[in-house]
Amino acid sequence: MTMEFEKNTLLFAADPTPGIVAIELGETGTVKVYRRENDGSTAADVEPFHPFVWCDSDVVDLGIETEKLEGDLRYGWLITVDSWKELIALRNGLKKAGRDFFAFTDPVQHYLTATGRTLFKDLPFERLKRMQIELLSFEETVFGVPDAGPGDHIMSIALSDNSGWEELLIVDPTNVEESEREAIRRLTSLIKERDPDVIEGHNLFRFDLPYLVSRAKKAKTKLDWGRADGFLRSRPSRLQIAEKTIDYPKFTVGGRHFVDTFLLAQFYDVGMRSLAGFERTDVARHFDLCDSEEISALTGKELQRAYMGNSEDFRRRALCGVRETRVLSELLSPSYFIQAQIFPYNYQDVIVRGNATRINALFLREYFRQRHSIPELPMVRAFEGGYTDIFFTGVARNVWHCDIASLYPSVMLEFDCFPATDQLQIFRHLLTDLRTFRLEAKSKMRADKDPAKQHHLQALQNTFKILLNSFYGYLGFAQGHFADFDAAARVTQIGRELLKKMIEWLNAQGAQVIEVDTDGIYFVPPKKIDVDDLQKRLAKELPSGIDVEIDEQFDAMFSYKAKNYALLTKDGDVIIKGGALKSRGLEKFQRVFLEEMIKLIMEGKPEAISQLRDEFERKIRNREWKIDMLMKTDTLQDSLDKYRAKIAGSARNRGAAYELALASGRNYKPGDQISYYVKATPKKVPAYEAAKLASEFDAENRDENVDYYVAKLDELVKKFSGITAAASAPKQESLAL
DNA sequence: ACCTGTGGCTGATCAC
DNA sequence: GTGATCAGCCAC
Repeated sequence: MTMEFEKNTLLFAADPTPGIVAIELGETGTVKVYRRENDGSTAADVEPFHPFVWCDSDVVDLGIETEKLEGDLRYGWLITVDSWKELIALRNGLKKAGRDFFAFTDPVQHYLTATGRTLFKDLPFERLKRMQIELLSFEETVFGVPDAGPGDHIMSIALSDNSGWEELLIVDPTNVEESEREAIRRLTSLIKERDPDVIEGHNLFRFDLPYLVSRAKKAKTKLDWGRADGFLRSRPSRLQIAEKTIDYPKFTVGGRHFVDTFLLAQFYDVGMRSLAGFERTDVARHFDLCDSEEISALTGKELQRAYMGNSEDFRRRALCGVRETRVLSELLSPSYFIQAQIFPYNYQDVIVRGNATRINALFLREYFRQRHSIPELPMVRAFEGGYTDIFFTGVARNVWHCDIASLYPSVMLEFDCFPATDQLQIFRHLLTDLRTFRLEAKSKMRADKDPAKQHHLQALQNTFKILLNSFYGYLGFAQGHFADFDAAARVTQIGRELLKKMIEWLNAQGAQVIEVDTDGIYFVPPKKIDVDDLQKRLAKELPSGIDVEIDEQFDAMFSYKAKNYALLTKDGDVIIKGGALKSRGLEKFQRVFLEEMIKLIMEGKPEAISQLRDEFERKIRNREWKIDMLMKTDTLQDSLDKYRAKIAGSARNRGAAYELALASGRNYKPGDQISYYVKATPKKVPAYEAAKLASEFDAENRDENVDYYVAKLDELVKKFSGITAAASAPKQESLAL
C-alpha cells in the first residue's frame, strides 16, 4: 500500500485542493483562499462562502428555507446562507424565535467544513513561508513588563525566515522617536514584501505583539499586516494546557497565521514534563540548540549597556533570539502542520484547540457531508477511571514491567464501546483507520533511508498516536456532540477487569506484583522463568485484540506510593516518577536531594544518606548555592482579582506567589510563573509573609532563612527514613534480594 | 469564549 | 495538634 492514508476522506477530508496556505473572509459572501503555486508564489482565489446552522426544527414559519437531514437526531434541519452577515442575522432571528440550533462561531471552520477542504494538502512543511520575529525593549528586560515606563521604547526588531534571510532593525538611542517609528514602518513593509504565511515568535502573544501595538499607537503607525491589507486584531483569550490555564491576547491578521513557540513549549511539556522553564533560553537549552549561552544570559542592565554602546554583543543577542525561535518551531510545529491537513481549522487554531474539540470537528464535518442530522450534547455524569494500586513499598530487585498496548483504543474496538448516537459509525471507522495508519507509518519510517521522509513519517505517526489516545477522552467530553459517558465507563471498567485478571495470574505464577497503574504492572518475576515464555502464557490469558508485552526489565525499583516510584535501569540510570518524588512544586535542592537519596537506596547504600544530609545542611548554612536551588516556582492559576475575591470570601488560603504578585503592583496574569524564596524573619510567620521574589535576591547580602531550609531537609529525611530502614532490613520488606 | 478523561500525592493554610 | 480543604502537579 502506498501512502493511502492521505486519501482517507474521514481524516483528510473530501476536497483534494492542494497548497492552501490561508483563508480569510473576503467581500460580502466570499472568502479569499491563498494557495502556494509550484513556482513558490502565492495565488489568491475568491470563492463563494455559505455558512450554515443546524436547527432542531423546520423554520418555514419564519420564512426561511431549510434542508431536512437524514436520521432522527436532535438537529435535523440545515439552514444555509450566503454571507457571514446573514449568518449573524439568522442566529439572532432563531434566538428571538426561541429555536434550538447549533452553529460554529469561526468562519474558517464553516468554510472548511462545508467544502471539505483543509490547509496544506500536498505541501511539504519546507514550502510554508515562515517568518520569525523578536522585539527587544529597553525596559522589558529589566522589569519584565511591556511598556514599563515613560523611558521605554523598542531597542531592536530581529527578523528571519526559513529561507535563511535575516534582518536586524536597531532603534537609534539618540533619536528614539523618529527611529522607532521608522523601524515599525520598515517591519510592516518587510512583512508585505516577504509575504510570510506564518509569523512565529517566542511569547509572541503575550509580549511582542501587544508591545508592538502599544508602540505603534504611540508612533501613530498602522500595523496593516494582512494579505488583503487588513489590520492586526486582538481579543482576550484563554488556553487550557493540562492543569494550567493561560490568559493571553489572541492576535489574528487576515491571510496569515501567528505561532507562538512559548505555547508550543507548554504543549510539549504536558507530554514530557521535562522543561526547566518556558523562557526561550530554557527551551533552547533543553533541545540543546543554544548557540551562545553567555549571550542569551545577558541581564537586562547588561543588555541596555550593550545597546547604548552599539556593541556587537547586542547585535548577536538580538539575532540569536530569532534563530532559536526558528529551530524551536521546526522541532515543535510539524505535528500541528499535519493536523492542519486533517482538521477543518486554521493552522493557528489547530494549535490552541483541544484534542477532543478537534475530534468533534471531524465528526461534524462527516455528518455534514453525508447530510445527516447531529445529536444534542450528552448528559454529563461522573465515571470511574483506571485501576491504580500498590502492593509493596520499599526496594525490590529484578523488576519487570508489562503493559497492554494501546489499552483504551483496543478495548473500544474489541468490545464495541462506541457512542450510541453515532449512527454513521464514524467513531469505529476513524479508530480502525488510525490504528492501521499508525502501524503503517511506523513501519515505513523504519524502512525509509531518507532522513527528511523519516522525519515526516515520525511526525505523522506521532499525530496518529495523539489522536488515537484522544478518542477515549472524547467519550467523556461534555462538549462533544457524540460523547457517551456510559461508553466511557464501560471502557474503563473493562480496563480495570483486564488488569486485575493479569495481577491474579502473575501472583498465581509466583510473581510478586509491586505497583499497577491503568495499563501496566511492575512485578518481581517468579524464579527461573524465561521472559518470552512468561509473556506468551500471559498473552494467552487475555482476549484477542488485547496485546500484552513484557517490555522492560530493571535492576531495582524503589516503590513509594501509588504513582510514585523510581527505577534503576540496567545501564545504571535512575528514572523517577510521581509528584511526591520529583514535583516542580519542590525546591530544586529537595529534588536533587531526593534523586541522590533514592539512588543510594536503590544501590543498597542507605547508610550513606546521613552523610548526604550533612553535606546539604552545610551547603545551606554556608550559603554556598545560588538562589535557584532554594527558590520555588509557582504558576498563577487565577487572575489577581479572582484571588482577591476568593480571599475576601474565605474561599481559599493566602499563597506566597499571589501575595508577591499583588505586592509587586505589576499586571500578572494566569499562567505567569513566580519564583520566590523564604527570607529570615525575626519571628515565625507564615511562608507567604516571609516570601521574597527570587529576582530581588541580593547575592552580596544574602537573607535566605537557612533554618527554614534545613528544617525542610530534615522533614524529607524523616519522611523516607521508614522506607529506607525497611529496605535495609531484607527479611521483612525487601523483595527478591 | 473557551474547555479530552480519572486517580493520587503533597504542602500550605485555617478552623476546630 | 488535627483534620479538612484547596491548589498545584503528576501518572496514565
